[in-house]
Amino acid sequence: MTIAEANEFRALCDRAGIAVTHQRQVIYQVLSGMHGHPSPEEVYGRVKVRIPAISLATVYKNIHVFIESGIFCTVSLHHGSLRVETNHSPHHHLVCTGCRSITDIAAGDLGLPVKAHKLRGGFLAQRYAVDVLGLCPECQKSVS
Amino acid sequence: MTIAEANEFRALCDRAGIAVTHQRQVIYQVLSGMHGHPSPEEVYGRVKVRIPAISLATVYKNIHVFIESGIFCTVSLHHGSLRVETNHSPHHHLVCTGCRSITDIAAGDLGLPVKAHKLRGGFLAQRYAVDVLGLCPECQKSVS
DNA sequence: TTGACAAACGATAATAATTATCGTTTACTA
DNA sequence: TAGTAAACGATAATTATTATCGTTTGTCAA
Repeated sequence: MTIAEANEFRALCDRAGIAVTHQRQVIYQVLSGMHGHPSPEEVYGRVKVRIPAISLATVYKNIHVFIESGIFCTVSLHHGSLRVETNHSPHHHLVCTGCRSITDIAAGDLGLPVKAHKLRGGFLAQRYAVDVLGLCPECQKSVS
Repeated sequence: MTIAEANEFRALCDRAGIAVTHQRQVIYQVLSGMHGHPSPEEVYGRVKVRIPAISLATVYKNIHVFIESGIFCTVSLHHGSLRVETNHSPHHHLVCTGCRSITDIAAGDLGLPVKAHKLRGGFLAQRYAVDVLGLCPECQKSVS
């Protein structure tokens, strides 16, 4: 890593109010160099090459730190466990990033296609699922 | 349950090619009577009132059977484990219901709001995450 | 610099969610 | 109504994640 990169990471940590550690920096660099949607286990595998003694728990902890600091996002903010959709009418979800609650909203006014159709690239789109991420009224109170 | 309801469920199972069992019917009825996004554990709790001897595994198995048959959906079709978003540019996801792969698409042409704003109901919308559910080119081959 | 203190680390136990196994029971078809 | 595959219940196993705890390491003020 260059001096510039190191300084950039230091500034990032300052802003987030977290300490600059070797492990944290390597996890950050590995994440930045990956594309797609890696799992903690995959990140661990790559970090281990550079820091063989690192613990999986450290990788998990730092990924969460990065997410809380807004440095990275998660792909899905839904509940971690299986949930069944009991609302059969077309609708989307308000997902609260504070309390992780999920509320339904009618699909009607979003104007997305309802029929299956092919996208450029050959993907057959069957259904659009929109998550509106934000804060529910309750969580807005606790933030302010 | 009424005779009509029983017949309706029987027809449903016929179409799905699955056997009609007492447990399956009660799980179906309980699911149909719940709103929101219940977890298997919650479904189990309610089913147990009517069939005290039922096993949690049976609830899991039947929820999966219902999902595979298209009788119910899952709230999220993403990987069950934590995934980190490494693509920092605004984009959405093509989620394949066959192989569960997630591919990025640029957000540009979806025309959804980018700025945070309040929705009726008081929810503060900060970001839209759109999943386009469907089949990737590979999985379209295996289906046909 | 250095010394105190909080933050972070590594190892690993614990927990939660889910799936697999397997012997028994039950529904479906001939 | 008998044979067979599917479904069931009990429970072990697995996977993903989090908590605990003793040790080490940054950070910040003196």
